[in-house]
This record gives sequence, C-alpha cells and structure tokens, in this order.
Amino acid sequence: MLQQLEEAYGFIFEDELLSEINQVGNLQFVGAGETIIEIGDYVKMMPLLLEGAIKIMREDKDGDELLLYFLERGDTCAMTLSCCLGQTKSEIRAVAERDTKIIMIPIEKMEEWTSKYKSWRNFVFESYHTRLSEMLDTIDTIAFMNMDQRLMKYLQDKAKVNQNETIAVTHQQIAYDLHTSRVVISRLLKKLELDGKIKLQRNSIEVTEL
Amino acid sequence: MLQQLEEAYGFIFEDELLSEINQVGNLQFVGAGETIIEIGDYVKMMPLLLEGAIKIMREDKDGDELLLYFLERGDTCAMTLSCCLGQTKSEIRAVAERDTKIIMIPIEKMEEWTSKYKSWRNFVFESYHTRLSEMLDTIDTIAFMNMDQRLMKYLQDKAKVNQNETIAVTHQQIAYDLHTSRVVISRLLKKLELDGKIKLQRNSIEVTEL
DNA sequence: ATTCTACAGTAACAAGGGTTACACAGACTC
DNA sequence: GAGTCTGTGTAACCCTTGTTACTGTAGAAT
Repeated sequence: MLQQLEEAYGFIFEDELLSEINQVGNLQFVGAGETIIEIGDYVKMMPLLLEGAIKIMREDKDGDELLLYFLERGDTCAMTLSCCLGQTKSEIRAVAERDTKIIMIPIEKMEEWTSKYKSWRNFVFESYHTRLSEMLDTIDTIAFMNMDQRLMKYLQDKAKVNQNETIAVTHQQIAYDLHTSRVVISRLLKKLELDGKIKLQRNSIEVTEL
Repeated sequence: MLQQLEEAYGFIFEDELLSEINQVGNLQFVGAGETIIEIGDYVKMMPLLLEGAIKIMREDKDGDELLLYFLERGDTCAMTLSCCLGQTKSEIRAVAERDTKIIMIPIEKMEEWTSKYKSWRNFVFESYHTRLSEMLDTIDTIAFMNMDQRLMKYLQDKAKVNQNETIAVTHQQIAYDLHTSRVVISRLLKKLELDGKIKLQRNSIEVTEL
C-alpha cells in the first residue's frame, strides 16, 4: 500500500504524513459499478483515490440523475471532505467507474492533520479548488452546450478515465448520465457515427476522435 | 468598522483575529452595479462581505453569461479564496448587486492566519462547503428546472438579497442572467403575471408570491 | 411639441430535444 | 428451434425554447 500511496501522493505529502496515512488508513477495493457513497449517507471517512476512477452523480427529488464529474488517482472527494467537516449528509452519489483502490481516513485524523501538517492543509485547499473548477466546467457544459456536444465530451471523458477508446456502455446508461432519454442518445450517436467520430457496436462505443 | 465586522463575523472569529482583520483589512465601498472582480483578473485580496450583496457571474468564450449565485453578509467569495491560494486567474465575475461594504484582506495574511487561528481555518472550510452547496443548487436549477421555474426562483432570490419585493430590473437584464433571450423572458413574465405571482411595471417587477 | 431611445408586448416561425410507438437483432434459456 | 429479454434504429408527433420582426409606449432630450 505504501508504494501506491507514494505514487499518488508522494510529491505532495511529507514522509511523516505518508506513514501516518499508512497506519490509520483503511485500504478498500471497490468493484466497477459498486456504490461507494449514497445520497443522504452520513460520511465518517474520507477517501483518497489510489487507483481506478469514481463517478460523482447528482440526483433530484424526482430521481432525475446527472453526472457531475469523474475522480482519478490522487483525487479526493471534496464533497465528502466538506461533509466530514460539516457533519452533514452527502449531497451526491459516488460510484466506482472501474475497479478502484482507495484509502479511507477517519475524520478525527483530518482535524488533527489540518493543524499539524502544512502539506495536508494545502492538499485540502487544492482539492477544494480543483472541485470548484470541475463544477464550473460542469455548469458550462450544461448551460452553454447542446446535447450533441455534451455527448461527445461525455464519450471523450469516459474514454479517458477508462484509459480505453472503446467504452462499454448502453445508450440507456448514457441517457441517465446526461439526464435525457434513450431515443435522443441513439439519434445523436448515429449522427456522430455518420460524422466519423465514433463507431457503434452493441453494448460498446469506440471513440475514434479523441 | 469593528462594529460591523463583529456583527458579521463576531460569532465565528476570536477577538484577536477580529482585531487583526481590523488592522490589516482595507475597507471598501462599492456602488450597485460596479464590477469588483473581472474574469481573468489576478486576485491579490480576499473580500469579506460586511453589508450589501454581490452577484457572481460565469461567462464563456462567446460572451454568454450566466448568474451563478449571490453572496450576502458574512460570506466570502470561495472562488476568490481559491484563486488567492492557487495564484490563478479568476474564473468568475463579481458585481455589486446593491451598495456594498467589504473588507479586503491581503493574501499573505491568509496563509498566516490559516496556521494561527483555528476559527479562520473553520471559516475557510465552511466557506468552501457553502460555495460547493450553492454550486450544486445552481446545477440543479439549470439541469432539472424549466425556464419558467428558473425565472420564478430568480425573482424570489433577487427580491431576497435586495430585501425588497419590488425588483428594479429590465427583461433584457434577466435574459442575460439566465442566459436566454429577452422575448422568452417577456413571454414567461406575462404568464407569471396572469397567474398572479408577480406584477409587472416598466423597469421593475413586484414579486407577490415569495 | 417633436424626436429619440430604451423597454415591453406579441405573432409567426424554426429548432432542439422529449415522448410514444413499433420493428428488429443479438444473446440467452428451455 | 421457439420463446424471451435486452439493446438499438427510426418515424411521427409535441412541447419548450430561441429567432425574427413589427408595434406601441414611457420617458428623456431637443
């Protein structure tokens, strides 16, 4: 575990902090598709992402869903962070996008480390900053882009976090993530295929224009 | 200044910190409509809002605008905060919604206070938390609501931050804030008036249903 | 009073995207 | 091989929102 911890965070954290994380952190493996945090959960651990990818979803009262962004190696969930500190319920859902390895840190340690380690403070601030930027990007996407552009961006992002230009996904799943209907997605995907940007197969899509 | 500082932040900050702010902070008055931060600005001061209200806008490359949220007394701009710490350019525009009184804190102090005062750390974390929630709310609004609902919410929010159920605004200005066209707004406003939720006058709107 | 300008009302039309309905194809079960 | 289930393709239709165009009017400027 220490080796992966160093790979992901070694440049940022002091050795002393790394070894503390190594001691108190709880290593967990999450299979692709498994839910890590559900909306309304009280969050008592903060995740550090060692390997894999996590997708962060929003859902309103009517059950309408929307993909917010992906987390990758070296990220943490600033939402969760925020929940830990404020002792509030999670406002988002976190689902493993692929097989994922995380270290869970108990919240008690967070307070402690915040006073003790400058590198930890910087990491937390940095995480908030990244997350705010990511949210701005999400807002830009839904406010300023049409569905065909959003779809193309979605496919490119998804290919990137899965490190594979062929994505295993159904049209219905895309429709959920982008908060639209399956028919709309099928229609637009066909158009993108005719434009030569992707190739469609059953249960998967190859993104040729990355 | 100290009195207003205490009113706005007295319950959160230690006396020692309050008096430090009082010493190094730079009190500023901004008239309604004036721009406080422009997109692309390098931000070297962090604002604490004593009185008034600030609206935070996003703009894309094509000049399309969108209102993100309002700041009120006791708030700070977490975006700015984020920019200060990361030394990056502002990704948003801040405009005084009404006559506003703020204290500007030089960024050097921020680092210092973060190690020195627990209350300051908590305030910063709390601000980030509030801002993330606010952004989620914005996303919900544009992702899940129709234009008529968004418009009604806009009018209610605006009435609230201006502490007046009569809002001085033109249809065109609303169209900019909601990133749509003037005709659409006029159409929907008329419908809201027929539903008895608002009363329309030239250059102003009275919100009867708050 | 006349002119100018910004603001508001409204009609007619276009486009994007959501809905319903149905056909068909691959994959799996029995 | 027949039946079933899930995923995909597509047409037809509708609603919301965006666009263009024109009218009227309040208020300021002259």
